[in-house]
Amino acid sequence: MDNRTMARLLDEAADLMEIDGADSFRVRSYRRAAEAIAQTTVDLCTAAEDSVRLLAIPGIGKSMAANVQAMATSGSFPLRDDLLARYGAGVLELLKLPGMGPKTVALFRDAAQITTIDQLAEAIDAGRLAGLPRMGAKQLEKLRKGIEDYRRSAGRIRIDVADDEAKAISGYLLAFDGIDRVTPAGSLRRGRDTVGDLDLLATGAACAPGCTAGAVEYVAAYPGIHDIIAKGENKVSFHVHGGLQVDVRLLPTASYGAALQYFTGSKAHNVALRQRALKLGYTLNEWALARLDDGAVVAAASEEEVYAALGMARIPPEMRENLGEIELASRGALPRLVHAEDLRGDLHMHTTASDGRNTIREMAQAALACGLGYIAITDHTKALAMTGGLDEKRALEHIARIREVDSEMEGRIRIFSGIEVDILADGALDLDDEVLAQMEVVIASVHSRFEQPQEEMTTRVLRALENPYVRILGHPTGRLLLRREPFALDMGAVLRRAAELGVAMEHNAAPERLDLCDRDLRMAKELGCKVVISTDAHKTSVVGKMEYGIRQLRRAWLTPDDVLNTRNAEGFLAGLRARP
DNA sequence: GCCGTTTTCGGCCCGACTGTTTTCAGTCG
Repeated sequence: MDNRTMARLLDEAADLMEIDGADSFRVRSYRRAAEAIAQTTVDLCTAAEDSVRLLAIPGIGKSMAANVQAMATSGSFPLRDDLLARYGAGVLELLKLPGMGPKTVALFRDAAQITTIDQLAEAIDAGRLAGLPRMGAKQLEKLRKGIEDYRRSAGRIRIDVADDEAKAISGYLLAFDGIDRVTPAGSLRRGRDTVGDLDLLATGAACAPGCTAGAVEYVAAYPGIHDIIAKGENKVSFHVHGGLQVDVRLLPTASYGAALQYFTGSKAHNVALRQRALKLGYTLNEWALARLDDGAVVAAASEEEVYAALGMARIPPEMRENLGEIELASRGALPRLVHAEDLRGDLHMHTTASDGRNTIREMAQAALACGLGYIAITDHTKALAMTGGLDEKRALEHIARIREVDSEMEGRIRIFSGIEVDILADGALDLDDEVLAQMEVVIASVHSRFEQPQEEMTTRVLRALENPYVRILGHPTGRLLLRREPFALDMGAVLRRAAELGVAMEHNAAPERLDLCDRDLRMAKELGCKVVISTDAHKTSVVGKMEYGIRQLRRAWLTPDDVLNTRNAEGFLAGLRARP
């Protein structure tokens, strides 16, 4: 059992304890332990016998060490088993619905014997919940919609999770003598923010036609397999334990390019490409691009060859959605898309002053280590009390510290003083303008994520944009991938006004957010709204890690010119809204 | 349940917001 799984089990236990009405501090200690276990570099499964090493981890005491040992040997621990037996696994899923917390789960269970999402949906439709305390029409409608959204996202997983899974399986496959290349295709390769299933292409001598038997058996023996869906000569399909479907395809090296092109898609892009092939007298399939008349192969080994034979440059996978990219490519007019190496600054990060784990200096050094030229320290403000958000006085003291560290860095990296100020329900900011005036980078973000009619939410954000000190709108849609639909926000209106005022739009690159979808970003580009990308780093290990977020920018055809933090420090500041 | 001591029990993240409340419970970040 790996650390991530252990952390998940502890977190589940914490959820169940809350439903059970356990002491909140005891619950928190389980959450802290889960976090510590997820973060530590010690492999706890192998270290489980060594109590000294376990107890050395902050947040792990005697009881938690016993839980870890139980998990390492039996896959669970008594407290979790007991609670799970009492409440059922369905309640953990119920908690994922927006507006559902432990108290409501307990209420539904006790008053209406509801322990699964299906039962809840049925009870709402049957009107069985009306009359329960705090369950008015609005609340029930919110839950009904929450179930709808949840069901829509079920079966998809985040790109970073898919990527980790792909890497693990690739590592396994590459260990087989005769498989020498494994490439993810499908929506993972196209950079979609979520992935429905995983397509992996493997080539090498053991994948040649007629001699795949050994490789097929090897694939089917992958230890992470939960169940095998299909096993043929060229393809093995299975579910891994997390439920994700994986298709591994074994291909002759000679067809690698054609297959990669074919399985990367998208469907619409491939249809358009095949039409074009036909016009040129070719036929295109997963094996090759071949002449219609005599079947002679024109191109197959690499994507470059295939696209070149069709009269165009290789189109970046992120662009392959049949939105005009084929036309551009055949005119030789493909844009030079932004990529991770273009970024020169990270401008949204937190420190120990609020809810970050590291100091200003540590964040700066981490940024320096990954080659960035500048950062902005943007801690939370007081409205986010749980983060230890800054009030006016502390914010000013914080600026002073930031300036100190900035000068200590002696120009090796610039540290801008900043703040992530909270947009309150009426659109006001929760920090005085006089303090904001001292900041180089003011990010205004909505943090209270409650259902609000689109009009009100938009008004709220638009009013915040009018504050002359606001230079960036932080994570504007506020979505958490797979957990909640984006804010009901009129993005068109917000982007238009932001463009007029010169306020930049943040694309939060944390893989659980990736909050602007490609459509939002395309609209931003069309309207001339500036875009910045940031990690929202709360610890040094994620500083500068923007590769997943970059994929959305590329999907929206953004070039380095469209993204403010591809510029150097001076250029970046100059590109932000002018200060009063 | 963990931690740190004032060594053996007390402290541990709290303010904004919503809905259904006529004074506040529950959720969220």
